[in-house]
Amino acid sequence: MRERSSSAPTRTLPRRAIFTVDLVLLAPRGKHLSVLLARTASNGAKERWLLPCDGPKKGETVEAVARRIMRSVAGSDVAWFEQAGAFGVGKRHAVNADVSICFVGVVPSRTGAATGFEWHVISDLPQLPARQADMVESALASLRDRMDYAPVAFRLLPAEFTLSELQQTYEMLIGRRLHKASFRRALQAAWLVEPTDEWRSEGRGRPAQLFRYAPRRRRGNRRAVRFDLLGESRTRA
Amino acid sequence: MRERSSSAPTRTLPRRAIFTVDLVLLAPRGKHLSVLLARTASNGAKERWLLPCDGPKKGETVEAVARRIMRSVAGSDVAWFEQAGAFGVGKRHAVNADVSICFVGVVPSRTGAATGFEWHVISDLPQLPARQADMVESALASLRDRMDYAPVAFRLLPAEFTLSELQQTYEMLIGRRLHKASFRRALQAAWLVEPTDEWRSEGRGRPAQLFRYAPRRRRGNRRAVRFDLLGESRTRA
DNA sequence: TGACATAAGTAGCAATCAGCTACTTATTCG
DNA sequence: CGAATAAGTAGCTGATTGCTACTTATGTCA
Repeated sequence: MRERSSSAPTRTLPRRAIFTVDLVLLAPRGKHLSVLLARTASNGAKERWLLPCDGPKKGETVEAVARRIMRSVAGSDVAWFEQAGAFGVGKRHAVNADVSICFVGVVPSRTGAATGFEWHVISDLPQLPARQADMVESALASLRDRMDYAPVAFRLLPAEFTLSELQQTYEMLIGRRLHKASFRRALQAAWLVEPTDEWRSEGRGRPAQLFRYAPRRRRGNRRAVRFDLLGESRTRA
Repeated sequence: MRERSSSAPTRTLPRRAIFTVDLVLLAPRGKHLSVLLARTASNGAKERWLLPCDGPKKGETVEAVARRIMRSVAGSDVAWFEQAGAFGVGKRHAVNADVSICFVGVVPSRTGAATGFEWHVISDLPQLPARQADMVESALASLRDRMDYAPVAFRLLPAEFTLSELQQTYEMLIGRRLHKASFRRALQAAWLVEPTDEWRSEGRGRPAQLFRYAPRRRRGNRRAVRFDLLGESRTRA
């Protein structure tokens, strides 16, 4: 076994290093998700894009930093956000922080972007610094991990919505197609929505009933809806 | 909507702040988990305990810091480790870092501790600084989230083990009792273990067959064992 | 007006899976 | 030998999932 006690970390003041908070802010864009990127000043040179980031003001929690960045770049309509890990040295970071703490957030599609920022569809991103590219991937994984429990989809929709709209929102967030009948059955079982008396006709086809988000306290020990287990649809185009 | 573009974070060099890496290192202790804590120099005053922590050396990734701390305090037998989030200001930290990046790790029970460090059973910890107490809780949650996918339990056991030993290990890591028949059925379905020809007699009772870890590539799209869904046992004392 | 296209919503089967009870088997102890 | 103990198994019940195929309600276009 190695020598161990000579440098027991907490006996002396530990080394310390510098970090920033980086943000992967997502929004629906048609049928896909898009990410908010910052354009760096391009003096005739090729454009470069970065994730929004900043460090804490004095006494600010990392959550507060993330929230502040989100407000400053996209207004205050954050449907959900969460920490998605810290990304260390080894891959170069945009502003040479030793470590970046990554947050994922989701905002409704109508949300605009501050000047200097633009939405990019996730399947077609410009090249990012290596560490930030990792962060985007990890942020998506975090989002999809939480879909079963966090009511993100409902906050991206108006108060009343059709089940098809809800399903499409889930499909976009999860990144997979879902099977119509199973999706509806799972929602019913979890008592997540309640029907209203209204129906909406969307052009051709049968009108859809409107629902609202109404998470009733579950009877017994009903478990969360496991959307990740719901099968893909092969019947929908 | 708020004023937004005047302080777009990435246009100027962002603020930066200081962090450390803190470690929640777990080990089996009888039927419970224990955490490794560092004793601070107590000059006659009351003893205080802290999580092991340190900052990065130049160019070191956060994972490397975590690994280095683990080696220095408990040798090199780490069964599994993973990042468990960054914890910000607002609650005081041991060494006044702005942020602590938390790692969870698990080591086998035989692992000793470096001088100045001691194992404490998780249900009976001494008081820790508020932020570190949060970290312990969060670290446990991270561990239990990953149990379905990471083969932690197998690395805490010798190469050959009985299914009862395996079940006890899972119960300790998950923090819940499991039902014997369901546990075995789930393992079989997932092809995680294979039987050997050996049996071991453990005193009274029928001898147990020995198994080894042998995760065969799954046929079709078999999903991970969802240990979190397996029921509690009421028949075992 | 009526046939067709389109989309919403439903019924229900077959397969799988979890929770549980109750068993059989193999060993030690007295 | 019988009681105690622990390993391992059988199999029922009810819930959940994946899926196909339906019914219902509307718009469109001849």
